[in-house]
Amino acid sequence: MAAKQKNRVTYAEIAKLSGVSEATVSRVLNGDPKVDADRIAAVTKAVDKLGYKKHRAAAALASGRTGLIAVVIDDDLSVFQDPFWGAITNGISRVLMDNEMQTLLLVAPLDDVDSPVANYLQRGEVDGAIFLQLHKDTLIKRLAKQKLPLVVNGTPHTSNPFAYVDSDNAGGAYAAVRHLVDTGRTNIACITGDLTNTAAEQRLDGFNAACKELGLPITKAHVAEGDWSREAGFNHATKLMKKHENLQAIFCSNDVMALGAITAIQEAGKSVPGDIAVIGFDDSYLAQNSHPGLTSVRQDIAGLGMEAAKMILASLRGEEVHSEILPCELVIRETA
Amino acid sequence: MAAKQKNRVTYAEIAKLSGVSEATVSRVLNGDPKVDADRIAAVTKAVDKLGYKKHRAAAALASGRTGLIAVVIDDDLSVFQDPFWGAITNGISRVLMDNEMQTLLLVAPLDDVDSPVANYLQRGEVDGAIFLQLHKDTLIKRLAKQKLPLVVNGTPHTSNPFAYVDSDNAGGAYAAVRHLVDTGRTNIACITGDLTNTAAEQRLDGFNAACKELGLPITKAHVAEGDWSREAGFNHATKLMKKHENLQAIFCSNDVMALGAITAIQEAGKSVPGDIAVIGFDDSYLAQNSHPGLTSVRQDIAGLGMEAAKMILASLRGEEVHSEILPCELVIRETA
DNA sequence: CGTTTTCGTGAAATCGCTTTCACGAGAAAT
DNA sequence: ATTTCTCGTGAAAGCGATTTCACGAAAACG
Repeated sequence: MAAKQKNRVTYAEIAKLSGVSEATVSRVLNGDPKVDADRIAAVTKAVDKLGYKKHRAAAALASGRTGLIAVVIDDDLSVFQDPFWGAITNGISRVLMDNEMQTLLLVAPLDDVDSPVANYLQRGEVDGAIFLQLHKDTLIKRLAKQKLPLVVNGTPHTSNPFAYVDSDNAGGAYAAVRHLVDTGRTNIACITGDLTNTAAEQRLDGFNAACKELGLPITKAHVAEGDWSREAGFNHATKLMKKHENLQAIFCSNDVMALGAITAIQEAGKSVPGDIAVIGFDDSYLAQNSHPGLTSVRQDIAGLGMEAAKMILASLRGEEVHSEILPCELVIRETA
Repeated sequence: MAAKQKNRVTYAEIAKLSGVSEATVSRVLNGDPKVDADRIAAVTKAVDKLGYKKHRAAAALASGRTGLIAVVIDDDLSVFQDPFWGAITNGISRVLMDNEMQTLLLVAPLDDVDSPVANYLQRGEVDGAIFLQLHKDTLIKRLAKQKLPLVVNGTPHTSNPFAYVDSDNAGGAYAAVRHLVDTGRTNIACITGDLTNTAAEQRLDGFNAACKELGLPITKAHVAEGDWSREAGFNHATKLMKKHENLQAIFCSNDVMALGAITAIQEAGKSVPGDIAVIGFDDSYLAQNSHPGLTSVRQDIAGLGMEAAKMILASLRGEEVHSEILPCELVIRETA
């Protein structure tokens, strides 16, 4: 038998106080439209008076809906240090709470389709799931087949019909290049992230599109594939400067590489932004606290989270959901 | 009636297959010690064979235990950008999952004792709670009174009997000073964080203790109270350099201020660490990616999370829990 | 004005697990 | 040998919601 909670208010009391049946109490509390207005009022009043709060476990057992949305983080690597996921989870949590739903955090390696997390998700212990940092599509394909509402953060590799949220990476890169051109530089290089990553790819696409559209004489020799690391930024910047005598700017796919590039430029005896301008991506802590202040493309990370949560909620309501692309904003500081 | 999950395995099936009662199945699955070994074996076998997984909502309803631990983040400020809480939550989640518990994330302003979060916690929807970034003790006092197992991250202001986890802030500061002395500097200044914060206070305590113990001629004029910001680091460093002609080092209570201080030093025409050494605290992304690389005191953030989770679990088992202080480690890079 | 629908409502049956309680068998005590 | 304790076990009563189902009244129909 249950460990009795100290005098918990139940439907029984509400029903008695408001003179209706428990069934009707349930209907009112779940917003069933076809209940007499008087009764709704009576129940609502009783609920207020008694300070009733629904017992989620009981509701979950009876209805099969847990009121929980899983936020799944594939913890195979850098999760520990990246402020990104904190911000996005925050956004998610906020929206869910406003809708009486809770955020269940699942941090674990997702490689195994039979991992505890995978099992958990498949067992209906949550009403939906939001995936951050997805590396493989296998698991979510399976979950989608089981009709678990899903939203993925970041553009998936495959063109599967997963709903996803993402920043307008291409647009952000475009804006960066446009700003460089606006401020008079035309000889611009690009250090990309790991190109197996869709975000890196999109940022490069944006860079290329801008170059083409703005008529810049940019060749493949202006693009170097990095791996998001400071060292990659440093090394590629060094090479690029050698390759292109009058290089005027470098657009980097993240802030860390941008800082590496800046160091390289300075060590080569040139100035930033005087000789070579640098723009990063993410507008991270790093960009905000570097010296000189790093011009960077900001993503609305919390916004991504909020959007993802809204999509899950819509999906729960049975609505068709569409992927969302959120705009990026160029934050101009000192390096460009 | 419940929305029937597709053929969910229940106790009834296990009981039938293993030839015992449902009550015994429950006992076995909950580790009741006084069940006959043969029966345990039979049940275990049946569970494996059927691939049974416990329905948490049902268990929660019957037992009053939800299997959920809340991680409460007082979201009144910088949570969005701080990588700290991601790391700590990660550590928590990891330990909880290993113990069949789940992490429920609650992000909301905690000022109001009647906020949704507060209500939620008081209603027994979770088995325990871990508080990150606590600003006021009011709420947790109340929760503690209700016997909700609690762990707080960071040393509480009041000397209330809350179990908490924290880094050895004083020890970290001490190690920083010791390193400075070991490398020949004796004229050392300190830029603290906001001193209403216990971590800032402890770091200052460590600094003072080290100075005293190592016999340094440090006065109050060597200490400046900052507010964790880059600007504070910059401004205080500037003033400190003016005040102390042959200042040899500055210990800052976080990395951001350290970076500000470095900028100030360089702009004053001095070199780091040649003229003045700088040490930060946190060993954040910033420290790792700055140029020159920032020497900083590292906290074991994930460790704090794991420790907090273990404490909650112990508390759930009815054990007496003791606060934990985790050691810090000085990470030596280029600035000191 | 009789008949068929529609519609709101309450009684009652779950949802799947936990826990109390009583019972019988063997151990221990007398 | 009889009585008292232990101890493991199963039957059954919940935990607190949701939802089906049937029923009576009102609305719509012919």
